[in-house]
Amino acid sequence: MRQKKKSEFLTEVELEFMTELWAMGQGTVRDVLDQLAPGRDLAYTSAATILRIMEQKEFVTSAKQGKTFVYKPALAKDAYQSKTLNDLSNKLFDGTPVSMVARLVNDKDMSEQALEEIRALLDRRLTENDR
Amino acid sequence: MRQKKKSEFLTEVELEFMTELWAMGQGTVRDVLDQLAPGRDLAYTSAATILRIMEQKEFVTSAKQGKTFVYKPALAKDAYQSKTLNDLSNKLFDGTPVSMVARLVNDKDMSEQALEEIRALLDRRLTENDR
DNA sequence: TTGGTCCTACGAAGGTCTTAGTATTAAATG
DNA sequence: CATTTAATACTAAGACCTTCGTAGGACCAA
Repeated sequence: MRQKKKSEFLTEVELEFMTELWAMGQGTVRDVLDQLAPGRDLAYTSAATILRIMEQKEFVTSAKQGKTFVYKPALAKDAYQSKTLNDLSNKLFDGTPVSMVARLVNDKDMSEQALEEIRALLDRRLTENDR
Repeated sequence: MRQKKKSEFLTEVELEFMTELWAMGQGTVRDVLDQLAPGRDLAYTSAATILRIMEQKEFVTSAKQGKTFVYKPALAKDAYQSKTLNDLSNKLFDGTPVSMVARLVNDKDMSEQALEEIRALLDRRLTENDR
């Protein structure tokens, strides 16, 4: 087993890049670079390196178009969100999602409207199950 | 401004240690080391180093008892949970807690009972506000 | 063909994180 | 008092992360 232990999670910069790819669907080094936050000043070669590494880690796939690589997410944002929440639940909460939601819901600066939205979400989900 | 930018979040190992301190309320190097997961094999000096660094970063405070330091969390688990969720919401979701809860709630392996618990939580919270 | 432009590949510097060994000091034991 | 034990402080190795410079190749314009 010579396999370099695959790291499951994106690093800070990788997440930054992946977020753009998720939004665009796919993109070249140039595309991603152009979409980064205004203040963000990153050399072209840095961006290229980051995407190359992300491909090594199998977070993205690439296809050559002319002389240029077009990168595409290898995993959906939804799936990554779930994976991340699950990990957080295990590491910082008690492993059940309930306590995580409780923490969210009990936060002072959570608007009443947001709470209602969440309840609506739940109601929908629960009646679905009844069917 | 020579201030070394304070890192807001615990690293992997720091979280591991902090979790024990949160559970125990406080503890020495030896205490924490003894509480770590069974398979976890860490040198005493490693644990001591980690706690010393955590104190530098102001995640814990210490008080000398005899010749030994007793470490105590400098921030509550609740507060850290909130901070972490907020950060995650901004980085991986759309910045509102609603979408995060939605992702949780829509996960297939969320039991009906858990859903009911969450709804109960919400109901309690919403009627509280009405008072 | 020669020079500029744009791409990829690679290497390296500087930072942080994790781990543990060594040195030193203080307490306990006989 | 000498020796063993247990704690802290420091240093350093190795890994990974972030960033960028340099080199090399392809393409295009004059």
